[in-house]
Amino acid sequence: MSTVAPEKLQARADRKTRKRQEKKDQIARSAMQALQELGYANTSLRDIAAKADLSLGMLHYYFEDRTQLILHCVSLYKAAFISGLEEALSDASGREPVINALANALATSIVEDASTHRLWYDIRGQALFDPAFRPMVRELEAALIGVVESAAEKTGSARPDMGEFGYALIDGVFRYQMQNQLTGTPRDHQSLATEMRALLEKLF
Amino acid sequence: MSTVAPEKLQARADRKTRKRQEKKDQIARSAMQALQELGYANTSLRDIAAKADLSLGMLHYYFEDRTQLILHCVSLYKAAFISGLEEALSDASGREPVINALANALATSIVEDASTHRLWYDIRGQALFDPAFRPMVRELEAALIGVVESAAEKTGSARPDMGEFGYALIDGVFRYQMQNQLTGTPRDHQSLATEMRALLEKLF
DNA sequence: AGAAAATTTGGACACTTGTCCTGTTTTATG
DNA sequence: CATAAAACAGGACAAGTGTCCAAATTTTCT
Repeated sequence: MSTVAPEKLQARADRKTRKRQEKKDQIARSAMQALQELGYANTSLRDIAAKADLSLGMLHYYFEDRTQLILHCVSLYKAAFISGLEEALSDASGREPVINALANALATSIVEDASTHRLWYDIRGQALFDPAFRPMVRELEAALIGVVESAAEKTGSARPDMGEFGYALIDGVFRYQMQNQLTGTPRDHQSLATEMRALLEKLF
Repeated sequence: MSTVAPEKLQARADRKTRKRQEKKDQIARSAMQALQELGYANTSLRDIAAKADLSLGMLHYYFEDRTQLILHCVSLYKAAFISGLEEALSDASGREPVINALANALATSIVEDASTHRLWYDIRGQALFDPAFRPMVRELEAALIGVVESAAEKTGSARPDMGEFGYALIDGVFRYQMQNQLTGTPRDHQSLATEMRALLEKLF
């Protein structure tokens, strides 16, 4: 009688894989801490293992290689950033509220998560040389373009190519703000939001 | 009588240092080839030495370390890109001609030098983590902001903060075009220039 | 409790990296 | 031509890298 009902087996397998996923997420969150501080090029698996209070072998037990681990980090970053923006937009209706919501959400993210975005820009840059990162970068940018299009529709100013063009513009200002926040003169939330709003007013 | 006139000595020393500078430039140009292909993180001094048809020791004979060599590369990139833009603008006068000149110059650079700009964006990203690159990045961006301000004045639309804000916007579109050119669907000069012109018409 | 599976360890491994150093060759100079 | 300086080659070196693996430990299931 060593057999078990198939539903039980399935449930158990699911629990296992879910637990494994959560562990992977936990490792990735630790990895992001190291990557945010040191950057893609200067973060070794040993740095990550130390941050995660894990032995070196564990990283390869949960991730195929360094690239897969980092991709998992980007995946987490994407989920958090995109859902944050979508939530901010979902609460807003009408042109000015939508513009305000987006500008405020972006400014808040600059103030609170500048070094996380720094990592994103680092990896996006790596994707220009390493094709392994391109699909993930494409995914994330497609989602961001979607957010811009969604906002454009809500303000009643949806035009063809609005998504890509708008994303490029917003990203330009956002990245420059992030850079100044980290390596130049930090600004407060209001100042950042005002600048972003100036762009969005023109764009939408 | 082993003494020589001091002017002679000075002239000789100048010739030496000039020759040395030219050699450094030549090495840096070779280094840029390797860096453009492989990126900052994946280019070793051996890669550079191979591109330059030089032995490994030579690189340290001319440059203090890897960082100084790469900084010299950026310095060359800056000189070439900035002077190209300034020249394009110097020939133009009046609002539409200035906008056209800038849009065309940028589009040309995307088509011809996309992988050079890729390197620039890579190093600008590194500067977010490595302070050694920040002064050079600041220099270059200050020069680019100057170009934008100069163009704004020529179109009669100079406003405070126009330089930085305009730079961030133009850079956003320029970078996105570069990325698509290298990792997505390449576009022709006209299409790129039209898109950039659309931005400049709004900006100025 | 005992067997099986999953987890974790710690280190070995081969390889690459930047830097440095000792000669050797070439070039310029008196 | 002789001599000193500049230019160069090639390898040694220590430190760091990602990957992999055999053994030990813990957890899970019967």
